[in-house]
Amino acid sequence: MNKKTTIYDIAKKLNITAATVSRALNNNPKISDATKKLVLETAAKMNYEQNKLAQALKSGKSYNVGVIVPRIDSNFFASIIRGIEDELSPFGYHVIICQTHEKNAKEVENINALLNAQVDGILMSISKSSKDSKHFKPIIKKNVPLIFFDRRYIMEGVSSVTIDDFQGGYLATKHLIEQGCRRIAHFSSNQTIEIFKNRYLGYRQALFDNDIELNEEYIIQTKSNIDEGVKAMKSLLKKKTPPDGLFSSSDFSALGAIQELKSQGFKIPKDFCVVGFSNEPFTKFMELPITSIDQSPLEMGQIAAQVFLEQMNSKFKIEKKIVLEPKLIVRKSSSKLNTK
Amino acid sequence: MNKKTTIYDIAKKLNITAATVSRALNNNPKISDATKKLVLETAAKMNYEQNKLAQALKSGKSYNVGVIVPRIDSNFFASIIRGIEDELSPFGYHVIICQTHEKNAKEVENINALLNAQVDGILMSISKSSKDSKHFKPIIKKNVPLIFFDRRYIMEGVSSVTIDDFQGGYLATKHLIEQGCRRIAHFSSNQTIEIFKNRYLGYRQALFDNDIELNEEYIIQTKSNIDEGVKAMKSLLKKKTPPDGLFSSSDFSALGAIQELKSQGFKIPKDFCVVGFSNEPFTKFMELPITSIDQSPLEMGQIAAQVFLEQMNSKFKIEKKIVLEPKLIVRKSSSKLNTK
DNA sequence: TTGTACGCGTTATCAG
DNA sequence: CTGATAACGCGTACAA
Repeated sequence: MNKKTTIYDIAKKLNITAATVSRALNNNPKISDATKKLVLETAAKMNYEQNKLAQALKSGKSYNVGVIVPRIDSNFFASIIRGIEDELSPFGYHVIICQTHEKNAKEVENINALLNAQVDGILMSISKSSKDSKHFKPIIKKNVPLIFFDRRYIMEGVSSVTIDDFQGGYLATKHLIEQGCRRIAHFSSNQTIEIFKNRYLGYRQALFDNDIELNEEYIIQTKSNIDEGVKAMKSLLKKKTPPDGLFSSSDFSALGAIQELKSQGFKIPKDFCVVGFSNEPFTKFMELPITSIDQSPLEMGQIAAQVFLEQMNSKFKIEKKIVLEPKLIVRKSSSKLNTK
Repeated sequence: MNKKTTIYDIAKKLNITAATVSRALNNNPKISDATKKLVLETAAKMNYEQNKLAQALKSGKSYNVGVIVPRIDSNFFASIIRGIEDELSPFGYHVIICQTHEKNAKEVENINALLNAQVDGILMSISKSSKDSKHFKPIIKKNVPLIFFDRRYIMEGVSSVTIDDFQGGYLATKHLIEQGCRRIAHFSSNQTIEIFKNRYLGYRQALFDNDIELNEEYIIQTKSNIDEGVKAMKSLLKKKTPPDGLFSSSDFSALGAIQELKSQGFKIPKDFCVVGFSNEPFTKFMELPITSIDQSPLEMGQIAAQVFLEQMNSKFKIEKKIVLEPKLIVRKSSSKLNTK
């Protein structure tokens, strides 16, 4: 019913060409101020709105960027997306969300769909089951800017924004040692993912630097949820020499561990100290707030977006590897000394 | 460098027309199986990929839907978005995310931007500062399906998916009464927003049905955060006859209230019962888990998406007002009777 | 300063 | 069953 008004309609009304209208609307310097004004006014009067699709087709720019995350209903990724959206929307970009649910197949699918939809860039965090990097090749081939955040693949010519997970693991473990812990356990996850590997390596290095022997028995692979944390802690407490501290790569499994410790009568932090990772909101809400490592997801998203914008404004290929500093947030679950 | 192959390229190669190629690719019944096969094969060989933008320009369908929420980094909205994305992506739709940060101006801006980007539909929850409905008119005028979820505007011809907030307020309050509470306070929010109004009305009705007099002093307007909850509870406890129960429209202010109660030495649920709203993840993680009303956000998103799909497949305008049942999740913060 | 003419990639209409 | 041609709405060399 309501045919959208095009530049042709307004051209006809003014007895000029669509080309002139187009130029006037785009503020082309070669157009007289008089006609410019005239065009703008009648455009407004006729409720003209630029057809972005036509423009996109013509220019090749869609002003859409794709964001791929394992899932959106996690505070960490949601905050990153918020950061990206806040940073990009003032420049007219829209954010298209895709979830992988940690499945490699979904990841491939999403990438194809986004490329197909002609996005101007892809910002993503790889899924846990992502094994090789060949599905990223088409992105590179098409010269679509690709920026990894948090979980990345190390690739030439590709930018990334991560935190120093090694440092995160190191800080967490060193803190536990300073609290007097000597038998420190570690909940890890899929070691093929760089971030979990690095947290583990940081943990290891901190032990080494403080002359504490690594005990392989204390290292457990868990998924990031409460039940797995409970299970893992159960098995730890059955050892003949149970640990007296835990650095968990996940806040959720840290919480599970705490629940199990409490139910077995341990006093935290007196008998046992716990440090998580990610600084999920709930860690600070607990009656026993949990020490954790903050990854500044909001900032991470903002920076990833900035790198994208920089790439868009540059004729050259940019490769930035930005590493943010993790922050240790000390809370009651680990502060033996100043129990505040 | 890598010119994308178009249907012309493959037409040239086969000495046929682009039209034929297009038809073959779209599985048009009037094309011989022979050429169909031929086209598909060479298309694959030449790495042909349909240009969605051109198709969108031609057809007017972008296969993008816009989702507008106050903010994405809240479990409630993130879960809804997840539901929408899960439901829509199998049908080839992409989800574009916009945030209003509860600002009316941003809401107007987002709507315009989405319409401009030619989205096939808009699914949204209005911001708290959204005062009138005139910025929705352009959506209707352009015949773009509009579907509200949770926070809606009551408009003719517009579908919505909400929960029965009256019932939610009623259930929460009735539960408190059953636990023996007789002086029940209520934290509310902006009464111009339907959902908060209805929760209040449900609260009121439950009191009435149980012959408990409404005490205006017990009703406080708070924002949805911990500090405001602390503040509000402080003021309540200063009254000459303080309440013995609280139904809060927000889990966050409920948590603040609990913190204040504890710090003043109250035993929960013995001395005071608390019920929140939204079933935020943290409510279940606490050592003192908080009773709350679940709004099934995932389901809400899925249903909103289904209504959208239904609308897309229908020639007629559909108007569905779907109301989901809230679920009372009883936890320790209010279960005096069976303290489990 | 403005008009002419064409291309972006696809699909629909009308012939044949 | 297939070809020729126009159209979607916009931007831009080239010409005037």
